[in-house]
Amino acid sequence: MTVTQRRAGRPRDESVSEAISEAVLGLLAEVGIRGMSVDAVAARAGVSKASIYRRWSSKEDLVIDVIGGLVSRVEVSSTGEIRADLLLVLGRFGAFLSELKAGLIFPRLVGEVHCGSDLGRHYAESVILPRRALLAGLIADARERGELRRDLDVEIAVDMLTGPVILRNLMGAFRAADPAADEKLVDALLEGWRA
Amino acid sequence: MTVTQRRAGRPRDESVSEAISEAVLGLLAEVGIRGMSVDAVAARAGVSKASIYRRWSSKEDLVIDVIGGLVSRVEVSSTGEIRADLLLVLGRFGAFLSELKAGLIFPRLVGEVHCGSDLGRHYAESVILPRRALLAGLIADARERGELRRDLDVEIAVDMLTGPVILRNLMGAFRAADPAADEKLVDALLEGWRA
Amino acid sequence: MTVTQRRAGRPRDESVSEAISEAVLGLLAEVGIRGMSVDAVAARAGVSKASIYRRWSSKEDLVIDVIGGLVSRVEVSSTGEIRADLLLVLGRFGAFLSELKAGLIFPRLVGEVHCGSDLGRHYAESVILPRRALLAGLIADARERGELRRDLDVEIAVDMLTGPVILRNLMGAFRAADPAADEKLVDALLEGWRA
Amino acid sequence: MTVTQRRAGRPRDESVSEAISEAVLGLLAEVGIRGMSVDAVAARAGVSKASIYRRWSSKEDLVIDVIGGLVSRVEVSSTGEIRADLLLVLGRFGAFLSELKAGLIFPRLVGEVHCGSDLGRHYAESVILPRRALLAGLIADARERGELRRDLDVEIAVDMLTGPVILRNLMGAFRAADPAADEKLVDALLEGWRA
DNA sequence: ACGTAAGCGAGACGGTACGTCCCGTCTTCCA
DNA sequence: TGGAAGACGGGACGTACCGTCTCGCTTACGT
Repeated sequence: MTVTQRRAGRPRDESVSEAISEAVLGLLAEVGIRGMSVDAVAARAGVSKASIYRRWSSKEDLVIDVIGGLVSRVEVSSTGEIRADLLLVLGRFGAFLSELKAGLIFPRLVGEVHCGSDLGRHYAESVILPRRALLAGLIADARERGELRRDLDVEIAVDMLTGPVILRNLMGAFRAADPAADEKLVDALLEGWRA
Repeated sequence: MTVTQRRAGRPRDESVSEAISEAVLGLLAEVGIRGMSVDAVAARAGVSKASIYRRWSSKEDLVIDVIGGLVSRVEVSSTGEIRADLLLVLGRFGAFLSELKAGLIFPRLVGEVHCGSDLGRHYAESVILPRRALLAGLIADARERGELRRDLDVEIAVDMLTGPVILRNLMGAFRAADPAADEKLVDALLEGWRA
Repeated sequence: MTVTQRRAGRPRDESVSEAISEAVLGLLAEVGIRGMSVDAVAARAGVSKASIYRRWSSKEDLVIDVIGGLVSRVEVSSTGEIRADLLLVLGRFGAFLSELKAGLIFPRLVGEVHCGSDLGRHYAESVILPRRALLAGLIADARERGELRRDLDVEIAVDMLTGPVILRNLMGAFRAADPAADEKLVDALLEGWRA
Repeated sequence: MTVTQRRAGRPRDESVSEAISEAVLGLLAEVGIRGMSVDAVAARAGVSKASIYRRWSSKEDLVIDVIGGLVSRVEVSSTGEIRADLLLVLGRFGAFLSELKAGLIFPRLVGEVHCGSDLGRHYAESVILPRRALLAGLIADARERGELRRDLDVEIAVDMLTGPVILRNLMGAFRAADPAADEKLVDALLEGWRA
């Protein structure tokens, strides 16, 4: 029973937050992250800089949060057949990475995740690990059902599934797109994973 | 007969160039591209800013060039047996990523590669793609020899090999290390790739 | 029979006004007018900014009013002998300047007085001039009584008395204290003022 | 033999310093110290803010220094007659205080002098004390010559001369000017000081 | 041998953005 | 209605960085 703890004082004006997000997205599209100044955001949003810095501690923080703010919930209902499950998950994951928002934020955060900064840790724990756990659950279930080999290392299996997808996404600018890539990947993997 | 067109005046001091490169690499690893200022590079190298801008036209240019110089030659002599070849390459790749310099710099550059900036493009083309090509060659050769299935998609196979390794490296701070990971990976993959 | 027109609603909390005044005096002495922010006053008084601005229209107004309230009533009963009168007044004046509050605030206000800002004008009129008038009265009376020369310029005489005392106070940090200074001053002056 | 020690690097552009001073004086006259922003100074001087802050650590510092930068040298040649000497010195001192520059800076620094801050100490030592010493010399000489009483306390005598003048200057906005004030003061004082 | 063209360290310069602080007002809830 | 808390727009402050420039000095080369 969580009563929304009302903070004292005048509450944040939600329309201000929205105007800021809107302005950030607009400027990001028009002039890019380098060309976007906080003053410009404030001006475009019709808002004071103080109101921006009251909500985000830095421009970096602002951009990351605004872009990543719309990450869709993840859920899967297993079909009971591992191939279909994996294709569904990879499909969603690919869509997630291709989305403007998530697709832009993830690569920016890789460095943070790697070096284990607070920001990186937060992102890893709230975004990455849950998705990995979900996938791990699907694979473990299939192994339990006897669909996959007993000795399959789930953690490594998750790497084998997501690693290539992420890599393909990161290198997107330098590769020809292959619409069947997910299918090829899953099939090649299952070939080795089947019991 | 002047082969090298000698310019008038005092020649560039090579030790200055080296000090700059060294400073850039150090700072890149310590504070990342965004946190690295040209003044800091100059101070750390014991060099004047003018000497930097005499050699490179901008900070971007400087970083691109220095990173490019970092790339050690990659070569492999196939053993004729694909499993051994792959383990060797992955081992070297892992070592490369674990190396202080490259290992810290790579994650910082992921964002650049993804968004296709000049820097990212350069890094991709001079560092990443050659390594991929090498691996692709090994796999294609093995396929030619009949070790691997005729219908194996080489490009995807490279993703399947390198993606998990990179991912494991990036998530290092949040994962237990598994010394046998490479072997597990290669064996699981070959299970599905063998003819 | 309502003598004092009672306003509707909850009456002002007098303790709030006092807390504000107290906070202003403290901050004024510690950090000066420029270093004193309204937010700091509110925080120190444990009061909301709104409660401050409900009572005073601006920071300037607040300081003026609080300083004005600081002025204790000044009164002297002449002994009928000018030397004793002057020593008494100077003694009180010196004590006033040495008092923590007034002594620290006065030097901070000198600039305001000089440039004739609203604050300075108010301070001059409500604090300085009444004290001068008092002293002038004493001197004029003594002249009337025949103790002092007929042609003594009272205004200048007041300067001659208070100027050195103020100066001595201001330069306090750079001077050795002289406990007999008041006496020496008065005696030297009277030497020239006597009829 | 002081060789002007040439500092390394590009020397400060004197015209920049002058442009800044000029702009400050202009803006000070037009909009006052409160209405003068550092950005406005930079814009008016055609100079970057960095160039201002390279020279002065704050707006306060800038204003004080610019205004006080033109304090004329003090020197006196005794006439051998104390009354003439004192009138001359007081005349110059009054002119000094009435000057735009010094007249505005002194009252602003009184607070600093009083609380003994670095700035105050510096001002006291470089501006105030030398002038006091000069005056003290004149008085001591006259005492030596027998013009003034043996037992005259020089330090207090200096206070008696300068205190009233300073006070009169500070209260200028609230007083009628008296052109003969200096003469009246000196005569009244000498009445008591003469041997 | 000596002048000259260029390299060099130091650091000033204009410009632009950043993130902080303060003022005076406004908005919420509670007493 | 008063009061505490605190958000809001506006605007100044002082800092950091970039890429350019200007000093006085040093180092080679070519005549």
